[in-house]
Amino acid sequence: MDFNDKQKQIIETAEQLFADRGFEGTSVRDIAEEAGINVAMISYYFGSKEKLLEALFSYRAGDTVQQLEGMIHHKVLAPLEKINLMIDFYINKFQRQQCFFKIMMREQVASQHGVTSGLIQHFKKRNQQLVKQLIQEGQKTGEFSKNIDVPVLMATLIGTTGHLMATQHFYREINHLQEMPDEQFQKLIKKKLSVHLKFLFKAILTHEI
Amino acid sequence: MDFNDKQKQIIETAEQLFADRGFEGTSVRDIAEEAGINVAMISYYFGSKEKLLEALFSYRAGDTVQQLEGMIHHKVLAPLEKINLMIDFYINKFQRQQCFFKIMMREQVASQHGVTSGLIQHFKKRNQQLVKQLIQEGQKTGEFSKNIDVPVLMATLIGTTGHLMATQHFYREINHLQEMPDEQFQKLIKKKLSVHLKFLFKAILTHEI
DNA sequence: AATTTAATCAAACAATTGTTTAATTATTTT
DNA sequence: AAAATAATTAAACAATTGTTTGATTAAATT
Repeated sequence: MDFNDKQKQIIETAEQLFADRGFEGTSVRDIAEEAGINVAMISYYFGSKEKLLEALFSYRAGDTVQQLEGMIHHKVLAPLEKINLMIDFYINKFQRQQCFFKIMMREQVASQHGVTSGLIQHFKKRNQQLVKQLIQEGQKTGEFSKNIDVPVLMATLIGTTGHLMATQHFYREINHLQEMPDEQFQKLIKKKLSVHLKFLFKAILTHEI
Repeated sequence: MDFNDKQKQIIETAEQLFADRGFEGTSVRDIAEEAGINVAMISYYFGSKEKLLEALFSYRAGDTVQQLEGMIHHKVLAPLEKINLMIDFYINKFQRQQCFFKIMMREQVASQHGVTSGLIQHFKKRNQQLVKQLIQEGQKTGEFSKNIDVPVLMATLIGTTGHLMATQHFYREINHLQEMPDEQFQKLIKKKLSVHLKFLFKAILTHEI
């Protein structure tokens, strides 16, 4: 999907508010006011509030899997190095699109009747298949252990990253980092997560440390 | 807080609906209808919808930390065994109170202005202090490594558990377990998480496998 | 048995919700 | 320059929101 500037402006405003207050907690008038446009423009451009959420998803979730595929397949690396690449890719994606992932987290918690659950399901499936392939590569060469539960492993990657990102205010407070500029703090948390998750994945995948 | 039977009935109905549709996505009339009571009873007993959410939190979050403290301090165990106890305690708690934890997950994602964020913050702080103590015990005896980042470690426990629980329908589908009775499936997922997380914690804490 | 307190209810309340309308202004195309 | 399309607007729409009211019934207390 391609959106014009005004549409992007609405989508991005909605994204921020949805992340902060939830989909149901945000009114179309909130969005319109924050974006500096008339309420009717939302229906005019997207049809409805629900379809605006769908538009947001196709705007963001777009070709994430393809990016990941491209990045990994076009490099000649050891299986574990590819896994590490994937870990950093995920952390970066999460960090650059924090608002969107907050919305995704919420939608995943909800019952599976919403307009987004199908999109998320599809996205997750393709992604897990890719990771499964990566792991099978490593198992063929004998570098990786057998009996790896991919969904559980991915739950660790996504769950840990998502939780720490969502509760970063708490992480700041407990470590007395309230005064640190956000840019610096994001770098810190990214590095922390990267080292931590790579360590965990190596332990699980190779049974070595 | 102690609630009478009718109050509990309302709280537990609200809990299910909040978990499924979110706080904003659930109307007081939904709750009243589902609980088989009059709408006015909610204001009558709790004052407001927001205060009903607060009541739910004090109803559930109650003495979780004390339970955990009691369970751990009153046993003579090696540090790692205490950690394992804590892991299983968390998984069990999460599994027995899935609706409540879904609500907590959502509330944590939201901006920090809600009525619950203070309660969650306080609960998390006390809990992390307890875990910190546990880890320091192990560090004194030399069983645990130095430089353990407790919040990151707890993000792995809570994040992984929460994510897998929230997306269990997906886990069922990808493993072709749609037909498995829920009781059996819950046991399976509990065991999976328990083994997985204990392995990860041991790797991080002892640098051994 | 009389009185007080608690519980329950349908109805009304004002505010807010997402969406549509019909008119007006900008922009593009002919 | 005229015509046609797109963008924008304030106002209205009906539906739903959380909450309150005032009356009625049930339970507890005296």
